[in-house]
Amino acid sequence: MTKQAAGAGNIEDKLDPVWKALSDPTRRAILDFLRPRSRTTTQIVETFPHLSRFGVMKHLEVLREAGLVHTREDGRQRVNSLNVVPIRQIYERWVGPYQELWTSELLRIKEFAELGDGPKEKKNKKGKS
Amino acid sequence: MTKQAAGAGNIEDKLDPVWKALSDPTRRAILDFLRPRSRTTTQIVETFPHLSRFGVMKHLEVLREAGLVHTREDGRQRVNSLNVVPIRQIYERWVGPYQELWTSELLRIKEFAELGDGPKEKKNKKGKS
DNA sequence: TATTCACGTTACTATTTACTAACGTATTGA
DNA sequence: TCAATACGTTAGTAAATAGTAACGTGAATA
Repeated sequence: MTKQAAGAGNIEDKLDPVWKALSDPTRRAILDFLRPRSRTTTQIVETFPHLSRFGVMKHLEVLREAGLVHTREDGRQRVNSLNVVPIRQIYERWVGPYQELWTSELLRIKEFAELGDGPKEKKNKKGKS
Repeated sequence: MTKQAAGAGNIEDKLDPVWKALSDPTRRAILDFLRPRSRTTTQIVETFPHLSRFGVMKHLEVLREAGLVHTREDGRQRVNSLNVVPIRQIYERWVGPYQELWTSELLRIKEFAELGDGPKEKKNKKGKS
């Protein structure tokens, strides 16, 4: 797994915490909550009654390690704000390259309906000689 | 938790398996492997030697439930192909709305440096007297 | 028909993750 | 100083997840 880090693995490695952070619906809800404006930790706790304060802080820690949330100290309050840079990186590294497939989606559907792999003559080109 | 599904919860609910599927680096590598062309299950197994066949199938199942991979039967072979529609949905529901923040990022940085929340709150000094 | 091969499943284990509860720390303001 | 508040941590537990190992199923081919 670390062997294939020579190509785009490095980027993958850096974006992995971001993917992990975004995989949880509660964390995505917190991000949505932080989108209009920054919020203190207590404000977040009050907004999600089904979570304990510790649950919120744990999620915030994950989001912070992913770089999706910045926290600023203000007296005894912590102001959490959204950082969209990792989301943009995900877009650039993942959505962008796949976006070209959206345009050629019909070709793929056609390929899928016919053979799914390619012309039959090069069927066992890989695997064994 | 299901109570707040009235707003954007429905879309979140549908996209949740997609996020979960994308949160694993191995599954993202499989998607990258399927991007140029469709592959049989055995081809995927041979491409990822650090995984057992069952591990690959487990990941494929997650990807299939997320709608990211389609599988077509061809005799005793299963041809797995990439489906980019869920990725596009994630882009539309998440990257798009946040994209407007990228343009106003400087404003947010400025806000963060000054107050972090808004001008209406009083700014207390941090030093201990 | 019998063997090989591609695919899939059942059973089990180790690890990670999410969560609640209770306790501790530091700042604010009377 | 003393109490209230906002934040954070330690401890412990339940659940989800990833993984290996061994076994079963069905199609292609000699």
